[in-house]
Amino acid sequence: MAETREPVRKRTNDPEGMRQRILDVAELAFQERGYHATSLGDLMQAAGVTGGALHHHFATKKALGMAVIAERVAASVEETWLRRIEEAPSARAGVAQVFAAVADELERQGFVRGCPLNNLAHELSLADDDFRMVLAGIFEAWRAAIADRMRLDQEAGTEEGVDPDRFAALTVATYSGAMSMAKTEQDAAMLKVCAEALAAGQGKR
Amino acid sequence: MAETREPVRKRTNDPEGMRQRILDVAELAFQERGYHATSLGDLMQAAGVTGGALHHHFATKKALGMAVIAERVAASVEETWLRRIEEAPSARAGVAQVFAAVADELERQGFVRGCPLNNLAHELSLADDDFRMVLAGIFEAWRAAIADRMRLDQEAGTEEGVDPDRFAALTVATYSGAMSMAKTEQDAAMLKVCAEALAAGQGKR
DNA sequence: CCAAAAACAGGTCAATCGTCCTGTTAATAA
DNA sequence: TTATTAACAGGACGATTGACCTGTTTTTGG
Repeated sequence: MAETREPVRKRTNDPEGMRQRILDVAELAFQERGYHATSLGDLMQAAGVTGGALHHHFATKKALGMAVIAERVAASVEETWLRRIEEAPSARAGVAQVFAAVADELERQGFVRGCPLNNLAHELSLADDDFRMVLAGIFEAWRAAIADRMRLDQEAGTEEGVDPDRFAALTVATYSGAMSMAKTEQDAAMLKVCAEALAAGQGKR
Repeated sequence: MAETREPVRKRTNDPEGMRQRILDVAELAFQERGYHATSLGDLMQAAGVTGGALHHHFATKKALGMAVIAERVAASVEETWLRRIEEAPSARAGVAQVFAAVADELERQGFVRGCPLNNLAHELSLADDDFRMVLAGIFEAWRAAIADRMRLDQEAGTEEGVDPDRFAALTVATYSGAMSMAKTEQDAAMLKVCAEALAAGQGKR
């Protein structure tokens, strides 16, 4: 019998899969612990990757942070907000639905991680101008999607006398602030209260 | 002529002044660079104090962080919000005035540092439960002050049909979120837009 | 099949971090 | 004055950080 001739695969190259696994753990860690509080060693251990692999895909920690923002945070806002707003029967209904859906999800999880965009925006927008500009772009796209949806409603004859941009700004601000309180208080209640107040206008019943 | 007999003061003890100087630089650094991104060495250099003095007044970095939150962040919210809301002719007028005053100040400075409370809340409330609870208490006091002022208005006969707690939550959320965008965009515009939207209700003109 | 490049392993490195320690000086109470 | 304590100086310490480097293996283009 001849000696085993199998090429004995010690490793399987999967660059895209490896990259995504790194982004997975980086996204979670940056959100839960913060960018500066997370070390590359933490990520290597959590993802089960070596320093060589990490450095191969992301030369610096900043490059990894930029990738998390551009690919994951932006996608998260798109999934949670942009898509649902587009598909909603109206801008106002879409906004109410997102607030309710997020609040429900948080209560099921029993843990409030906060808004992915705001979490990183607060920590990084003053630390680095590259971070700041990418984050600002996501905020802008978020508002634009809501304002565009409101303009559609207006073309259909409803919502007269409403400034779409103003409505969008108030919506994003209210959500961001409500989530900030929900995170600090570890309770989704503020999200619900603010959704009601926003729908009623000026806190009236 | 006898040799100089002055006690040659090499140092002047001023424990409270030293403590406040440390808090001064820590407050600024934690706001502009963040808690984790600021090293104690940074603070020692900026304040011109030695490690011994720093450690004497604040045994750990966390103790310093807690002091900044309890003494400086809380005071900042009190000064910017609680006092002005109490003195305002009405809750609604007070809210509008604070928004305008802050926006004006930011434009004069040409730089948006963000909301002191939200800045630290985002970075620290998931990192440490002690931090989180103190921060949550400040949010609560902030909302309570606005709600209390609104109740006063109602006792005077105005603002019927408004839920004070709901109004307070919406106000704090809107301000927090608007400031978050203003910080990320380094532009006070969102603060003004959101103030208008809040005053108009639901973004209507 | 073979060369070249990409993908990954595993470790080194200087720099920096927060903590804590031992002295020295200033304030205070007796 | 003297004794005691608080206030500060200045540095040591191990642990950790992000960057990077040299090999080895896998994949790919010709």
